[in-house]
Amino acid sequence: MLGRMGRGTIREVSPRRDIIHEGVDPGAVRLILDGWACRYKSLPDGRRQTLAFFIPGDLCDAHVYLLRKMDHSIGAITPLRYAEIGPAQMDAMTARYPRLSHAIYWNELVSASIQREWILNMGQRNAHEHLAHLMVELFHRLRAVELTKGDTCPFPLTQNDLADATGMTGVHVNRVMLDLRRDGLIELERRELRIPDLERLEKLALFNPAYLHLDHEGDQIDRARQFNDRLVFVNR
Amino acid sequence: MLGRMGRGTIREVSPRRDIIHEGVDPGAVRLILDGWACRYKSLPDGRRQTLAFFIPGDLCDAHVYLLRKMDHSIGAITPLRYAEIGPAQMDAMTARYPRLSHAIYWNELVSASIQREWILNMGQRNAHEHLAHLMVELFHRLRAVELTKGDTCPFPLTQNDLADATGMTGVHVNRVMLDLRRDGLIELERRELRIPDLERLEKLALFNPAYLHLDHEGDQIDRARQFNDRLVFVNR
DNA sequence: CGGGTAATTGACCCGGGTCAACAGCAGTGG
DNA sequence: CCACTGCTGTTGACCCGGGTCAATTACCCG
Repeated sequence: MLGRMGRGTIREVSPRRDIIHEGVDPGAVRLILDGWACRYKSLPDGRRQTLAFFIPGDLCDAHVYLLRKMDHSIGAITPLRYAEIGPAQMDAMTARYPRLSHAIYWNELVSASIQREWILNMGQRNAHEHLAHLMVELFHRLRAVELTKGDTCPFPLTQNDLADATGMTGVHVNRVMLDLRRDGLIELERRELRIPDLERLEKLALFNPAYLHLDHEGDQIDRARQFNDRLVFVNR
Repeated sequence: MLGRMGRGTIREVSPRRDIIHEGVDPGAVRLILDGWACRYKSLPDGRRQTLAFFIPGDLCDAHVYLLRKMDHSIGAITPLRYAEIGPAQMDAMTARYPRLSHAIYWNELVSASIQREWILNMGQRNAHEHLAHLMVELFHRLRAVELTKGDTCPFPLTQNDLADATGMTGVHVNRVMLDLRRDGLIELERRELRIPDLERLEKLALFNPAYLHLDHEGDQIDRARQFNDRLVFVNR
């Protein structure tokens, strides 16, 4: 979706390195070009919770011009390539491509919607449902940016990454993943995930794709244009 | 002009009634004037998760013009009075008060930040920390809109409401609340909460107020308040 | 006083956590 | 080419926070 807005300072970081962390002023929007990253928070005693995964095409922290202090960190999961877009550049780009602001605001809203589904995941879904749901969600998102091949997609997350994201233990993630494999719901090797029967996995996960708002995006954006022109980036 | 905008937009609902629900096009932004509400989602089998609490001054679903289908429901907790602001009206208001858009966007971002903290709550905090954190959060938010009196604030949530919000059982909420009372951390009766030693409760909750973005962004808040004042004025 | 909702309590259970060991493998330096 | 290191995945034994079920007991309000 946002993949074409390329220009900006391109940066690369190695896996498991933070690209920005809690408390600092981020100063720029970041667009993931290649690789996966995550947003996370930690407690003073070391407990750590992943809040979101970023895949290519995702924009992190479009809100940086308003909330000047990061209330969370962002770290690379795989080798990562991303574009850093500073305020001046962003102004220039939104001036030149007015629909860009719509796309950005859209992105922000969808992220919030996904966050809400995650709360539901943690509060109500059990371990099997939760992990199944997470994989289905990522599969859909990857498909939307054409990173799937048939029923397979890249899946660089370790079981520990999954544990951080679900609030479970690495050990328990392991057991649940074994169950899912034994039941033929997923195949996972060499960081590639295959979902032989997506519908079946979705059913187990109680998955309802509405929250991803993948449908008719352009349409919505058009309808909202007038409102949105006023709303987004009026001030910085 | 102002007067005309205001007419017919105030609505009231009884406790435990939905004001909008999942799947419909909300068609308007809603501003809570009086009482508490909550945002929630449920699974087909009836499990239910509260995603956010709304208190007076909160705006629900400022994004409605973009995401046309609600991916969650909103229900009243107490008797509720709110203003419904349709698209035309909103356009008129943002045209007249440009800073309004800023305030709305700010509100949206802070909600998202609170959602992130809730994910951390569910994934990493145990029952005592989680409930303590929730109460501290609400206390701070209520204080920001001047609904506290010293160390007390209104607290209309039942233990079941707390259970829905934390993903715990009503029974367990009860036990934890008893612990907190026994330890002198809270006093709660007649739907009034007293926090005799806020700092102590915050410490237990591992509370860090940064995510509420209440600090030294005074001008943002002022703008938001100005907005609310106007709105209330407009609609009287 | 009656009916309904909210809070409280007890007995028992289970999903998932904890701890600890070990296996597989990739990278790295010698 | 091998030994070493470190990360990831796997497994077993055991434990505990919080869930379940089922009564009661306060309250509230008409």
